Amino acid sequence: MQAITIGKLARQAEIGIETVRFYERRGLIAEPPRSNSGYRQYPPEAITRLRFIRRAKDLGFSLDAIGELLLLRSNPAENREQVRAKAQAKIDDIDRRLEDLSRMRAALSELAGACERGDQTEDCPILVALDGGTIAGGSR
Amino acid sequence: MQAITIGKLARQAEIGIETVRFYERRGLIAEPPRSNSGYRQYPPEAITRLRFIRRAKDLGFSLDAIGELLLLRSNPAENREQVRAKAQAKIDDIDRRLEDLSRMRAALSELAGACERGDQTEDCPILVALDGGTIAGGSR
DNA sequence: CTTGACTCCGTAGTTAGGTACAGGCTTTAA
DNA sequence: TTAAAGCCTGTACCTAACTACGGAGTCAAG
Repeated sequence: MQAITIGKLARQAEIGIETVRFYERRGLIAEPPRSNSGYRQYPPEAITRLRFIRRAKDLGFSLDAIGELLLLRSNPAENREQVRAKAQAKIDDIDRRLEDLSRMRAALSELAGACERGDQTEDCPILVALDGGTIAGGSR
Repeated sequence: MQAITIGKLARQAEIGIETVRFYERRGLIAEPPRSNSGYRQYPPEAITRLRFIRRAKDLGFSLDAIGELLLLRSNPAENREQVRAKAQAKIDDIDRRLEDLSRMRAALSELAGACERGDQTEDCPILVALDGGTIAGGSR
């Protein structure tokens, strides 16, 4: 597995070169070894890591949150229980997102169906989809 | 059904007052009627709309994307087919997110399990979770 | 050995999405 | 009736996450 340059890495991960360097400064990816002339030499695994970052970001995770996710893996065998707890917290967070997304999907699906059938659009399902908790002020 | 003020609205929707006004400027919510003294008078439905915006935002949708979602509902009966197509596109987008999240969840779950069992953390499942397409261009 | 693509570092600028006053009315409750 | 709390507009400021130079060195093809 020979090393790749930053340009190739960026193309493979579908992000900008500047962004790669930015992530390095942010500590999201390690500083890679350098060639004699100072060029960054990435191992191919860096591609996987960057793709992960890109997609997690699209899912609404902040770079900080992504950093935490990535840290979970470097599991130093001591604080295993701590790692497990953090992973579980992330899982709970993801479950909430999954629920919200599913509700949104169902609502859109209903809407699409209504359009197809030519229904009069009565009460919009989309809004109600993510209404969440009834804090129930005084409304009725 | 009586109108509520911006402060109450913001509390119920769990966002800031300034944010409500910001969303109004952005066109995400309609300009509400005003009282004689110029106070905004919101119908209770505004709460639902704002909650939707907040949660959709947490799911990684941009305000522009959320605006489009909200527009889908005001379905002017003419371009139903267009609306249906847009809704379908959103559904496809959501399906991709659901898949990514599920993979991430599975990976975290595996990691949590490994911690519990005290496994040596071999190859990290998290990274691979969202690797996505194998562009795998060996070309050099 | 030249030329064009690639890389380096550092700093500055941009976009999205808020958040925070200032200065001045309005409502409400003691 | 007055003080606290709430609201108004407008403008300025802020953070996150990039993105775009400038000026210079490097590498690969012809």
